[in-house]
Amino acid sequence: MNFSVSEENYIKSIYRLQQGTALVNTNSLAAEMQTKAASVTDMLKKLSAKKILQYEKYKGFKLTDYGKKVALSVVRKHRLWEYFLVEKLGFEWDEVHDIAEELEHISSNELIERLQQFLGSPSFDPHGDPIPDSKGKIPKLVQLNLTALPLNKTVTISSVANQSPQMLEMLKHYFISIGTLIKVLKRFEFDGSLEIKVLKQPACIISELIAKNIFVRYDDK
Amino acid sequence: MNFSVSEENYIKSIYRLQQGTALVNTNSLAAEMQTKAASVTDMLKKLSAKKILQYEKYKGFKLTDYGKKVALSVVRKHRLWEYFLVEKLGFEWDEVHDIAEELEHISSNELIERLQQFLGSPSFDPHGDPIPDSKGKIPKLVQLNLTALPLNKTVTISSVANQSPQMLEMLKHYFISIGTLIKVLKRFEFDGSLEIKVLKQPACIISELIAKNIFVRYDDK
DNA sequence: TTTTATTTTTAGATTTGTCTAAATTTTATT
DNA sequence: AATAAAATTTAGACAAATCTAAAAATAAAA
Repeated sequence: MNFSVSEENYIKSIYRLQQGTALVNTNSLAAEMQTKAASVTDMLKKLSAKKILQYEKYKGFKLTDYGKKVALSVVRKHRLWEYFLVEKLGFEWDEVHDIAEELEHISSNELIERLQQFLGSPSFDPHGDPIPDSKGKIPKLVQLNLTALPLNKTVTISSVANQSPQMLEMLKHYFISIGTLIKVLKRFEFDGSLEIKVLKQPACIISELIAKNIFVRYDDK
Repeated sequence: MNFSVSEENYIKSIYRLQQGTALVNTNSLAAEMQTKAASVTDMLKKLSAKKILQYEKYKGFKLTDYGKKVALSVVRKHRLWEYFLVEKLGFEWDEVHDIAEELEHISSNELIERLQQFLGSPSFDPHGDPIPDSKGKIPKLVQLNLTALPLNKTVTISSVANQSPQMLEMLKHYFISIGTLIKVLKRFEFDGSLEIKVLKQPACIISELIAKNIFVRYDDK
């Protein structure tokens, strides 16, 4: 089956929202899609008719297995293109989202298989998010929050939960990005802030709020 | 100004059709776009309002300078993506058109500038067609028809006029593609057919009709 | 130069995705 | 449990891009 750009965006957003909850509700999807609840309802009917959704009026909805498969294929395309943009075209990892948002809707499967080959079948995108394989299998990532990390253990930044421009600006200031080597030197009881050491940078202190948004992995890919 | 996928496709088709004639007419554009004359008229009004076209009812139309600029930017994107698909992803040159047809509508200028850099700023796409630069300048190609070529002079295939599947099938049979080195050994008076020699292949004979569709260049890029 | 044929445009309908405003259902509160 | 508040759906409208069928303009033929 073929899906419009709009349908694919809805499917992707529902996939994201249903991680954690059993059912997604109309308003939260409207907020995620930056649209109105009435528009969401219209689309829900359509996706439901196409067997993408299990949908009960007024109750909520979730993706069918088929819907999940479609969602994962869009996510896969998005992340492979992001990897391409950063690793091949030299974009910064915080510049690529909008472009990948367009590229993910290019329909050719042959294209995406060849792109994956060309990129060396990467497992994680430049934001540290896992790239599903062609069957929809997602590589497992053992992640730890920076606040839960033992002291003086050097690890790699694997992802950042809050990717707002404000957060990205702060991270740039601290020379922190995905793939950066980092260790925690000290944890301050007073406000939960951490003294950290980023490779090739002097030690510095970050707030607990920042730390809570940073995840790391032990085992490098 | 931003244009929809549909608008860009119309602009591109008009650009192609107006090579040769002073004015393009509604029916020929409808044929080119595989749509109905009424739909074309609707779009003409829109493009005219956007200063893309000089359009006189019932008379015909052509692109303004601005319209040409937009057309060339779409052509540029199409050909750079084709180059990418063949040279980087390993597609055959006759498989890439439809995919490039989608990719050409990705809007980011930054993307296309970086793609061009990444590809080494090629001047010709895998079909031998010139790639306009970022200012819309088209590299000149001195082409010669195979039927007009002096004997025993080795040259490079630069383009093929008729790119129908039937023609491409024949060319594959003769191991002829863009970039292939070739020379003409003999010209037969009887039916205008040519004995040719393709690099690493035994000599063979091609019909005049085929030869007329093959163009070559002396100077390699 | 009429008449006929062709081309082009207009008028009105359809589909997709969106919206506002009103109605309905569910949830929360008194 | 009755009422108020919140969430959700329906009804009806709109813009973009398309279509068919009919009308208008131009070109070709008698």
